[in-house]
Amino acid sequence: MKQVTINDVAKAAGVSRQTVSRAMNDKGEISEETKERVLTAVRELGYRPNRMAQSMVTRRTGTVGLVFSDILNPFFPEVARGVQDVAREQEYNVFLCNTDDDPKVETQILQSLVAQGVDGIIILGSCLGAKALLEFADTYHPIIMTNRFVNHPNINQLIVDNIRGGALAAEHFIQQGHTQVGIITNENISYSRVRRVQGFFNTLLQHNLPCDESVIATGAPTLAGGYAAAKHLLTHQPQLTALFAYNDLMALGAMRACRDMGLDIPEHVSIIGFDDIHLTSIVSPSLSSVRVDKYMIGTKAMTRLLEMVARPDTIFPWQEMPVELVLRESTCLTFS
Amino acid sequence: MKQVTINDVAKAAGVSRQTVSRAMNDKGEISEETKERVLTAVRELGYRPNRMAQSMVTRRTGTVGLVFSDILNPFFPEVARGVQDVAREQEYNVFLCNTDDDPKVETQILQSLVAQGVDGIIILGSCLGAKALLEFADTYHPIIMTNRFVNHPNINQLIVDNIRGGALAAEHFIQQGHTQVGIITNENISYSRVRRVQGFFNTLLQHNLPCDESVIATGAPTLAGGYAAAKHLLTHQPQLTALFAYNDLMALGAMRACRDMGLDIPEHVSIIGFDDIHLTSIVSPSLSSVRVDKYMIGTKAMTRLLEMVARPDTIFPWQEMPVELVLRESTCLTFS
DNA sequence: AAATTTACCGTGAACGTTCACGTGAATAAA
DNA sequence: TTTATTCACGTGAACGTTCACGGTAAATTT
Repeated sequence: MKQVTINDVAKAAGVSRQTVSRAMNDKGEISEETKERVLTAVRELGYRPNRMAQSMVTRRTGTVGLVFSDILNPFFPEVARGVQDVAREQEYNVFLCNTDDDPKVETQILQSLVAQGVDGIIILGSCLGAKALLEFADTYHPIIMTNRFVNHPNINQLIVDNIRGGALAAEHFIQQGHTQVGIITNENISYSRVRRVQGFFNTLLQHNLPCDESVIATGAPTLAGGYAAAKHLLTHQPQLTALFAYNDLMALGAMRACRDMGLDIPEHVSIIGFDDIHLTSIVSPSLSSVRVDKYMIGTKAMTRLLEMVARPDTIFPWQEMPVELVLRESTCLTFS
Repeated sequence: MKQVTINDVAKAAGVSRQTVSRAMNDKGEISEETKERVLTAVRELGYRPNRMAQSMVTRRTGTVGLVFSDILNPFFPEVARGVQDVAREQEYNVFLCNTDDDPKVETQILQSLVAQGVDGIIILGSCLGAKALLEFADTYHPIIMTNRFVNHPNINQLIVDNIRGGALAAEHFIQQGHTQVGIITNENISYSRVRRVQGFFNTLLQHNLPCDESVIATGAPTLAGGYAAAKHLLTHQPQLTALFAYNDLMALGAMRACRDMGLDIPEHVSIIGFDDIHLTSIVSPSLSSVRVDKYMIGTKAMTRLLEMVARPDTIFPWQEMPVELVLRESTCLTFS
């Protein structure tokens, strides 16, 4: 049960601590012969360097924090998987933390991660204000943020092309002949919410279609939120024949609402979601959605974060994630 | 950017390191007056104790590892959420790790977590052999394992009542008049797989219903695996009118297979899954499933783990998680 | 008044590693 | 031969905490 330390190995191999350290991290300045001797001693004793002790002096812990609203939203596990896979390759470990979209919780979590000594933090869609984020960035480096544009040298952004996503949805509705379209969206006025609605509305305007606040309904970005918002919207605006949802969960909630209201999909109402989580192709009717490569968000974020750790003084450009519209049964009668 | 250390606080408050430490961890031996003085200094300087340094001497990192096959299986996020919520309450942080059911990966991950210095490890359904697990437990403490019975003082078990789960499914099929029932299950012969099948078969036998290897089809515990297994099974055993699946993902895959084969659910084939993930009530037809409280698995596991951390020499009894059958459209015509 | 206790607070050591040096021997250059 | 240079390795310090002591003054007891 007693830990094997570097001194035990040194004694066993008949060398000094430093030589053992050299053998392990092969930084040179050591002969092949003694290196072999040390490494066999390492193997025999089952020595593994103590990370806390290493961290103490190197100021690196080999850990990062991944912060998001709720792991139960299938969007996040997909991103997390990307982060984790890159992390494991580089012998990094990652803390996952839920904020429940509560600013108080998020700040507490960030503090906790900093105290923990993580080498960097990835925040997927922060719910903090710009001021709080800038303040935090002043004291901590490096940070990756998605769907949030906070201009600070310690923060690197990964932005989904939300505007184009909204535009793609609108274009498809228009092309299908819809003229009365509505939006179901997050009540939190986030960066991505604004852009998605903006892209959608702009495209409608370009085609001289009516759109104003009255066709927007809001709710929590969840199944229940989407259900309630859709029910409310379709009750008060029964002329609508197409809905664009902030994310897939809300879209699925909307689908359920339609079913409960006796509205067929897509015969009476067409629906397009956002994110294209795995669920979209499982439900029936399957859900059209604006796809974004979630796994790649994860890998890109983590890769970039590690670059920032390795080169602390470099300022990296922000990156954009493309989107694409995936059509399924919820928008198209002739779809299999 | 420079870290505020305990010495800075000590200097600012005009006391020694130790007194600052006493003020923070209020262990007594300090007057209210100086405590106040120290704490205001702490606040003014924004001091937060460095966890690595603390860990160095206390041998506690305030971190635990949560290991499972794949975060993309919705079962695990639900459990993880329970673990994380308890963790946050106790100011713990948790590493999430995917093994992809690969023993090599799992051992590597466990090693990495130990080196990281986690205070404990929760393994949800290990894919390692008993020998490897015992060996690992010999060198590490404490460990929580679900659905795996490895008898070792360092390991505490949390076991789902798999046998009863299988029995409940069988009972319901029998009650509905089915006489030709099949099983779709994991190809890995895990603890839970054996028990679920066992509970199911035993109940069939008690009612003198036919059951043998020929009505078992295996595949990966995923959508695709369930799809393939169901297609194979229903092709070769077309008399089957009911399927019991190892987990919900396989069940959903089976539903899709039925649809592709022109079989209606539940008119031609009834299906029961396992786990009762959130998805079951979203799909259409909704899926009957053996429910287990996943969130509670997480909270129980983490709570127990912390108990083990606090009282290293105590041996705790294993715990059982009850199951219940939730009926939905996939097994019942008259269900709304 | 002397002795003992109590309440606070400070000091050196330790945790296990790496970094910046220092050292001595062998080799190469003068 | 003498002086540099290189190579291989060792030594003290440092990272920021907490632990086990030790010490001093005031309060209490004898």
